[in-house]
Amino acid sequence: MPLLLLKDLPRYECLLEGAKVFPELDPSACEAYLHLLRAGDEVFSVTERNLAEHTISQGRFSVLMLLWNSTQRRTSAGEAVEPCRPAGPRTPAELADAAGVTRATMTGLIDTLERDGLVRREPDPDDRRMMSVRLTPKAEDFVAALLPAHFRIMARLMAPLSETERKTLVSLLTKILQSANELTSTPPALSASS
Amino acid sequence: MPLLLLKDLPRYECLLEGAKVFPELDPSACEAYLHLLRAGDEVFSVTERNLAEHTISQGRFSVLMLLWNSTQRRTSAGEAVEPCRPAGPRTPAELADAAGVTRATMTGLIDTLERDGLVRREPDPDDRRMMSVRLTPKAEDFVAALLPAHFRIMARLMAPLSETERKTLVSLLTKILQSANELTSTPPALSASS
DNA sequence: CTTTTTTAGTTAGCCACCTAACTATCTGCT
DNA sequence: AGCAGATAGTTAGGTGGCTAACTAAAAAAG
Repeated sequence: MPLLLLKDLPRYECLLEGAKVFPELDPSACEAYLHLLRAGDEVFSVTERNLAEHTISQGRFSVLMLLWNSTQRRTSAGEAVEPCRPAGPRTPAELADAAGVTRATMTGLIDTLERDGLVRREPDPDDRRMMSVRLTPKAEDFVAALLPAHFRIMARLMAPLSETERKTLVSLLTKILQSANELTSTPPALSASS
Repeated sequence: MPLLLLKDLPRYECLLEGAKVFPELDPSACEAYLHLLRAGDEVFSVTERNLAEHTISQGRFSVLMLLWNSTQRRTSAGEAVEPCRPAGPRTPAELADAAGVTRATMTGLIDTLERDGLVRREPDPDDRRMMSVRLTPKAEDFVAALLPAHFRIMARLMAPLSETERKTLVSLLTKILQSANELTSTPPALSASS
């Protein structure tokens, strides 16, 4: 449960009320914003609860998935196929980058994964600064056993939406993601108006 | 940044590929799921960054908003109006409930808010187990100064969507929220299929 | 009127996120 | 060759989430 947001979303009339006090308040934008965070949080915590039953956190699971993705690529790379991702992350720095966390955070995650016997750190023979992180066989079994339930949860979450609605949702979310990225890459003009 | 999720979303072909290995993988559901978490995370972190410029976290901000909502209600309650919320939370337990965190977490948040001079704890005269949490004048100014920028961010995030699209988004998210709540309230049937 | 149970809040300890500072190594410039 | 700067990873310390165990007070049971 990452967010900490209002559990009960405000009613639309309240937003209209608020817009009288704050002219900056765009009611429909605010409503969409709150619903997005609320739904994201709830969906997140549903999958998190499932993962927790297998005594693993979202963060550690993401690391396992990234590494597992890499091994899948290697093992099935007899032919020149699988162009899904360029290489597959191996070092802590690559993993941190792929997962969108800092290297310090990744150090901590790998620490606990290694303590639990799911990954191993191996020094890079060429560059002694670097480490290579590898899944243990135990982790591969673990992930393979975990994924079916994980995918079932996703399917159930999205069950009420038709294929068309899913596509619509994805395209709307993509637009929002783009505008968020623009806001991110444009640090100025924050408290000042446009 | 709560999530720790893949920064680059997998391409749809990869999901189709994965569905061959895992029959439980519903590609369009998975795509919608990943986009939802990704967009939610990004939007969250955009607003978080804005709040951080005012040296406050999302969690503390939520607490301030809940309390501020209450005070607004009281001060303008000369007439019998504002039915937006029944009462407005005042005690740590009510705040925790409204914010969707545990009481222990709320204790920590109030601790830091009190340390920063934004709230005060006052003992309840009737029930000596209870505390009443109040905003300081400093906090009221702080929130009032913060909100315009906060609302502007929301408006910019949602700028690419038309009013119709926003309504569509809200209705799709509401459906997902409902199915998430059903999954939450139905603890069994997790790893087992339906 | 005691005793038990429930409730409000806190404390303690874990995890995962962050930033900043540090060590070790490699790279590049002169 | 030798040193400055870049890079990989870790460490240290802070925050905000959690659960579980605790204290104090109120409510319920006898």
